[in-house]
Amino acid sequence: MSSTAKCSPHEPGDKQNDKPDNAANHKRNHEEPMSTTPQSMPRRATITDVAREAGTGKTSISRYLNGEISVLSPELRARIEAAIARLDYQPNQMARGLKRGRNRLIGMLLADLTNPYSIEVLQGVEAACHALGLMPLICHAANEVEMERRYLQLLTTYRVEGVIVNATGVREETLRPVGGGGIPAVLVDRLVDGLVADMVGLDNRAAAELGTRHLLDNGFDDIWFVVQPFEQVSSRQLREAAFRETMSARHAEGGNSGGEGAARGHTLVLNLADAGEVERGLAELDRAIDAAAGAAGKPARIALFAANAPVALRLALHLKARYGADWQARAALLSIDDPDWAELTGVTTIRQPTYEIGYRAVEFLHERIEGIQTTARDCLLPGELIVRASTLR
Amino acid sequence: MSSTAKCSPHEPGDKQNDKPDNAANHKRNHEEPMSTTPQSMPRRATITDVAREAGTGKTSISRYLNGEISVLSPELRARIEAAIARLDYQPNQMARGLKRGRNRLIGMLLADLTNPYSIEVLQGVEAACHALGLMPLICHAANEVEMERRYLQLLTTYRVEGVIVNATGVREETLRPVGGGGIPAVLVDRLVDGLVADMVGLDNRAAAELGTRHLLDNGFDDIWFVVQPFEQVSSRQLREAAFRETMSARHAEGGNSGGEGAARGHTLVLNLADAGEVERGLAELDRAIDAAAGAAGKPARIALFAANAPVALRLALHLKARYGADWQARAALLSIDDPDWAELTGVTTIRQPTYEIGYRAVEFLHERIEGIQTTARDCLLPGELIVRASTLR
DNA sequence: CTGTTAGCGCCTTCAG
DNA sequence: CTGAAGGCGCTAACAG
Repeated sequence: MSSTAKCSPHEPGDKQNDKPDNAANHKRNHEEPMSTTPQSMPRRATITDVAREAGTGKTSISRYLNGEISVLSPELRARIEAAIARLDYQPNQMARGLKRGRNRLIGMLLADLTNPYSIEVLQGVEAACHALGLMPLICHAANEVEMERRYLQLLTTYRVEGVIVNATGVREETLRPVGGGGIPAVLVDRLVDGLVADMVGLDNRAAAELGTRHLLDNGFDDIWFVVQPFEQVSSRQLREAAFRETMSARHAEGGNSGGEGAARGHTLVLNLADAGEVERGLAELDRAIDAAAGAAGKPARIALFAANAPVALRLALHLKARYGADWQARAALLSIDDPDWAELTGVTTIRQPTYEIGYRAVEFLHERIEGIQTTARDCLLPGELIVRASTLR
Repeated sequence: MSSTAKCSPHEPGDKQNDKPDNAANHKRNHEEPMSTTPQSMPRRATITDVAREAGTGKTSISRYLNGEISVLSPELRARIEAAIARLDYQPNQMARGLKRGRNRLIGMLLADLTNPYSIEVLQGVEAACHALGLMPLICHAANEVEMERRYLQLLTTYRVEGVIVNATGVREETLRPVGGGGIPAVLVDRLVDGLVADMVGLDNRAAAELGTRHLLDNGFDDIWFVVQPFEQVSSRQLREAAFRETMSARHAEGGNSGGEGAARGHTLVLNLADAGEVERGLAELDRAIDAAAGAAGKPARIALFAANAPVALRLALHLKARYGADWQARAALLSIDDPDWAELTGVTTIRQPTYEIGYRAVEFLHERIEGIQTTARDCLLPGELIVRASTLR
């Protein structure tokens, strides 16, 4: 019944010509049409207006605005304050920016807003910007290289003083205008091949090792590391490599702690962007799980190590669909990233210090903007293992 | 093991006071300036540079930039294009903005980035901006009125052409500079008391009614509507009111469809920001659940209707902690908003057309910016009921 | 202490 | 078709 739009929903792509009329049938009745046009909006006061109002020159106003208050006679200062208040004056950042060559804007380029990781980092960025008097321009590349390029372009067009980049994962050329030769930049989570710049992110090697050892220590001897295509993304590479190395290290140490024989490690690549591939990958996993189950009446010894939250979610959804509510009895799940639902479903995770990462990134960038001159720095923050029922037996 | 930071993590709260002075000192003490900006970053080309390079005047360049190409001789045009390419010239948005009085910037004020709703809306906003040649400045008020005020201030300082506001839910005065008399604004999800402005959001009444009827139709006769404090937030108000009305309407129609007697409806307010209150509220819920269970060996007849995802999550976490993995046998959960984990846990939801909401909001704003003159418009989009195991019996 | 004078990079009449 | 001149709002030398 009542599930029709009270105003025609937007159809991406279709130009609707019905704007005026649908507005009519909603009544929050305001008699006078609200006017937003030039004439009704009384042009904000400028520094000149204030100067006139205060009976002084623009310079003094400017001085006042820039905190050189000690240089102004108390009397003048009072007049200025009064004038500013009276006119509700607010300096125009664009104009100041134009003049001094710095507008306090920085760009934040996100590969994927859909990933909770991005959001959390964003909060750190946001907080740090606030503390440092910077203003972040957020751009969402939606995992498309072309978008990334365009946004970067746009950002330089706005003359941002620096950029924080969580790259979609591609060759350096896309980021040409940035880093070394161009405007200051700091990378988040992942490196970009030929690009020298500061970077801050998770200590991937340590995290992957931590997770793998946890699984091993809890007696899982068949571990699948599931990860999105990682050729282009350094963080994924590192995680995968550390996983394999830890597996073989343990092997060398003499099998798992249970002493029942060597643990096997597999890497499964899941391209979430391609339904077909995902299908195939999951099928492979299913075979492994079924085989493990068929072996004995004992509890599952197979574990899935998801390289990040999106992968973990995909896995969980699949397992749930295939094995029902009790899917965790069939396979243990461990994930890097600690999404909402982990606590709810009892999935073990390695939480990234996302807020810190964002905050640090801005601090680094700020230093660069201020002109600090150092070789590119890396900041690797540790992950925190949060053990939940999923990986305990 | 190796879980120490490879670089000192940021301590939130420690103010470093060494920014201004050490920068200055260094410059004075060493002959070679360590500043990055001057020589290493070769100052972007300006329109004047291009003009010189092309052997023409700035005017022609400007014309070219503004698409008045038909007015230029092919020959000149070619020279200009060459010069632009050679210098890698990109027009300075700030400067153009200063001149023409519009900088294509709009503000997006979010009450709570933590809420998946905000993120999804953001994506719609982002897409629409892209399509309309606007650039969104994202601000996160973190549910604090003061933040909201400061950001709004900041935004006007950057002379944004309009604002999209998902208010923390307060009196109009905070938003004084916006709407009617000030810069164009459109509200998202919720109204702000004395403020006349366009608004786009969910059709709350219809959604709440839809959910309530679904519960009723599935035989639940003890329904708890759980919502955050709603005095200040219009959307919550509407949902709660619609819930109650639907309950009494059904009552009047002659009890629930099961015919076993009148269904009872309760409203529980859960202030997520206050652990103590949450504790108390949940305890009340527990009593109700236990009572319902004690009544008979039959399946639970009690249902929880969460007014939004954060509430639903809180409820689910609590129930899981209290009743274990099988918590859904004790109480059905239905939520407005459709978060990730709903599918995973089989919780029924009412999905908001978040992307649309964001997209529409920008379209409205754009129209205002272009000077459209109408009374404040409301755009109510329908929610979609997604039935999952949780509410089926 | 305070005001005057130049522009920052760009657009926009207004004359060639 | 093309260029010169003035100014958007603000800051930064220079004088007083």
